[in-house]
Amino acid sequence: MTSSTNTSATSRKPTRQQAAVAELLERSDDFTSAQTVHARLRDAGAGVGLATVYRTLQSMVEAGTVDVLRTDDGEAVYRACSTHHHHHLVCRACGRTVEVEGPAVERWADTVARDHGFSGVTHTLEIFGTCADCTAAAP
Amino acid sequence: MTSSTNTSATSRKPTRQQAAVAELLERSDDFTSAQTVHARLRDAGAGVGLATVYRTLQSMVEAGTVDVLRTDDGEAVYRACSTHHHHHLVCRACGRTVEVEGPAVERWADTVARDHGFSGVTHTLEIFGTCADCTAAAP
DNA sequence: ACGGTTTTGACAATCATTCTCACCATGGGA
DNA sequence: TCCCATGGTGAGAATGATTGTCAAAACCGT
Ligand SMILES: [Zn+2]
Ligand SMILES: [Zn+2]
Ligand SMILES: [Zn+2]
Ligand SMILES: [Zn+2]
Repeated sequence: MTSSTNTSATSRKPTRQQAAVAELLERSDDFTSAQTVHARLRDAGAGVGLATVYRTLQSMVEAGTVDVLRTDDGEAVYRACSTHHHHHLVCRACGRTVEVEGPAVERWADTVARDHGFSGVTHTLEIFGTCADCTAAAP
Repeated sequence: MTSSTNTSATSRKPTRQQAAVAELLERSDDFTSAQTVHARLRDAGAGVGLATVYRTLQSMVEAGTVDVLRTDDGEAVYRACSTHHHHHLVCRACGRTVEVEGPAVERWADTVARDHGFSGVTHTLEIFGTCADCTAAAP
């Protein structure tokens, strides 16, 4: 039904290429685009088809094992994250990312939505700025 | 540097096409994509070049007279909004949009970023759900 | 090894957004 | 008013990410 590849529900053993994508994301600390993942894997020898990279990334997002967000110009970028609900504080300059959580914000979003009669509520929240290191580097 | 067309700074008289885009946005209640704006203007007789629609929308965003956000599939959508800082509660089904504000959230975002040594902080926050009308329409 | 199922990947097709660049409108100065 | 400089327009080409295609390859239980 939900088509897509395995991962999670029917959970088979991840294929070599799925493992490669997953491991690459584990290793990298900040958000990475599908194109970049593809390029990095190619350069690292173990090449993985571009379509496969996209497919794998998509199912990982659905499975909740990676977070996705959109850059300013609309490109999707992915990152291996802890599984519980949280948000990100991202450095505009170097991409350094910090996971943050705010229970109060969660409650607020839910409440304001309910108050307006909305149901099935979700939200997106990202914070951007320049980290201390980058601020120091660029006067 | 910030290139772009007039609007605001050098504020000349808006051209016919800039006015057309602005008025269309004023009239529509929910977020609209550049492509849709272009199509609607064409159908309405007063056609405006696609490139111009994009250019105008961009400068309006920079001028702060419209808000922009990305749909799930990365398409940019625009909406004429009140000028003060706020966020949106959007119906996933019909697109109905409510402007919401949460001073506490603003403070929280600022604080958490500062605590991590970040400066020049900004944030994005959108809430999605299904509005009462749409919930009623689809059992 | 065999037949059925799933995944892969090279390549084509989409599609939003940006770029090009010749052409048009405006406005101030001569 | 006439002329040119500046800036806006727009048709179409170019770009670039994402998705679709579909035959070949990898898996799997028998
Ligand atoms: Zn940084
Ligand atoms: Zn949250
Ligand atoms: Zn609705
Ligand atoms: Zn805010």
